[in-house]
Amino acid sequence: MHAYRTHTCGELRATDTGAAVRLSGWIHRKRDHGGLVFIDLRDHYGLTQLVLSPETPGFATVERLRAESVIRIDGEVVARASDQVNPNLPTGAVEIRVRDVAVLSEASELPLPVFGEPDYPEEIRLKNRHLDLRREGLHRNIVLRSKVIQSIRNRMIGQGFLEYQTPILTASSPEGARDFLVPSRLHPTKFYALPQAPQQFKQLLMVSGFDRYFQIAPCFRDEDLRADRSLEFYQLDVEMSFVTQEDIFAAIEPVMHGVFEEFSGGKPVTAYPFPRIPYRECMAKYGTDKPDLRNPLVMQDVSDHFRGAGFGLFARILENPKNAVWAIPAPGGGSRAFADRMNGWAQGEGQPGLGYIFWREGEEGGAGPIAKNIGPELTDAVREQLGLKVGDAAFFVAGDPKTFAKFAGAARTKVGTELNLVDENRFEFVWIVDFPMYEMNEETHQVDFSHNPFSMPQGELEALNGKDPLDILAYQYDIVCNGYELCSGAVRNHLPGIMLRAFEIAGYGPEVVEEQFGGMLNAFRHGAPPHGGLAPGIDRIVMLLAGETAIREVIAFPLNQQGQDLMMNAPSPASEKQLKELHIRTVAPIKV
RNA sequence: GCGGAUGUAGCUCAGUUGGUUAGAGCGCCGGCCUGUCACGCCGGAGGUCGCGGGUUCGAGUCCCGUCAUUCGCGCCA
Repeated sequence: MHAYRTHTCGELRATDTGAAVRLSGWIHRKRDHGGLVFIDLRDHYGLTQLVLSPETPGFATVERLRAESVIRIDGEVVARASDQVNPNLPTGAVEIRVRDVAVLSEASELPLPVFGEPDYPEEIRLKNRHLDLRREGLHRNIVLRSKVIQSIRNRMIGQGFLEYQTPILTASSPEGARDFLVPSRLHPTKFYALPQAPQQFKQLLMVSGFDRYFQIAPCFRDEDLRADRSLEFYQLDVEMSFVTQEDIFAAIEPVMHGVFEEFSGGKPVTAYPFPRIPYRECMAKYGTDKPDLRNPLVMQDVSDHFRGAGFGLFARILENPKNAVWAIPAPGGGSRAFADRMNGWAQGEGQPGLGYIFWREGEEGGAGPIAKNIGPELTDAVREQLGLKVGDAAFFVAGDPKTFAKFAGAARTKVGTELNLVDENRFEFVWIVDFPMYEMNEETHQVDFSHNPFSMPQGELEALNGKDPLDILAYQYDIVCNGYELCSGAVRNHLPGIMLRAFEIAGYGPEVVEEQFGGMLNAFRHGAPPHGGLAPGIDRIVMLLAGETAIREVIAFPLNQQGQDLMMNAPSPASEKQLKELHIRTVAPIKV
């Protein structure tokens, strides 16, 4: 007989009745009746009920053991009487009449209960992750993650992609996020950087003549954390040669759609080709570049109705030509109570308030101070433009759209959520396309790359030389699902001439580009295929599929929001010896 | 760096208008229990009310500061 088990704890059925079996696992739950003890024995695969009576060898031992102790038992599979069957357990038709017990590992008192999985403070969960991971929900999430990744691999390989590895110790890259630096012992005073993404390597693989690359790639960014963002994360990194944007979309859509269909638990998933929204249209309609399309609300520019009209505040704001008034329709929100609630919410967001009109039965025009000021005719015009009726409301934000778009988008989300307009049980995919190549840095008043400096500008060199940089679009795109940015990518700029010009516009001279990206630039001079790709975030995909709102719930050993590993105690000070070898001296920050 | 929320037993929480000895459930410890599957019943231990200061005859409760946790903003091509 095997040293530990003949079956797993999720395996035995009524058909196994009479079999002599050996099981090992954790004591999940103990129900001690004095003259009879029931134990739910748990392993990765499930639960099986054990029964022990005082005559059973090991009865006294088991009675003393705490939950989560690990035991091995020998016994006989017994069919339960019909009134004793537990329909909630796959193994609920049987139980094990125990004949012998061996204690493999005794558990002391637990800092975190496994059974019942009540809400527990994140700090305790992270410090005792081995216990947290035994709990059903988290355990299931990690298994799901494994299955999702395997499914992604299969789908990519099925489409002719090959998986390649790229370095973890690499060079710092000046744009983008802060790098994690690793000191070099062999080269004192010099540092490696951990990759923010394998961006340059995957492009170099294309230049090296490989065609369809993918990798489940670890990425590192030293920025502050969020619920959906950690210091380290995994991307499905993808790159393809001799492709247009259309080819890239066509390659990834079946993968994303397929994975979501496979693991969505029956929730509908957007059919592909996914809808596409240009960045600028997206900002105007949703106030964000990652809109949740489960929310049906679409904002509109209603400036024309307010220009020179009786509502002085908006009329004055609109005297500045770059300003506008946007409306958020609120079908079914036509009550003073709701308008006041939204206004209160806006003030809680640090805004002066939220203008509104609402329409009630038997009232000419609309209600609220704005309606009174602009009069019934303009109020009706606003209502008609927004397609609203009596019983509805509209909310207004006014000013420079660049500044208020984010708040307007938050208001759209709030209205949709409050009025129950968001269908939670769907996965809504959308491509956001045509991102601008450049944006104005409001601090330095200089033109800056808005996203990836390696993207091909639409119109190529001609556009770079002829257009206002802020009007140049890039072959740059995101996939958004339910309000989460799941993926971003681009058709790359593979032509050194265009690249140098693109960097020049952002204020980087050729010597800087040669120094920072010399390796890649040089490669492009030896014959480079047009290429492009993208990189969906693995953690966020699994998070959405698991129905979670924090990536920590789909990572086995995550960092907390302060970027600490509470189990391994990282980061921690380096020893004197280590620092000396690295020729590094640390300086503690000065407290002011 | 900034803002919101939270902080009472190991955990989840209650604690009235500022008033006498700060409670419950779960967990833990002890006892009883032969059909439970959130087993049940009886008993017990366990508290610097995050910390510091202030107001008051009196502070878990009010005020100020601070720390921690968490969510967000900035940041994240």
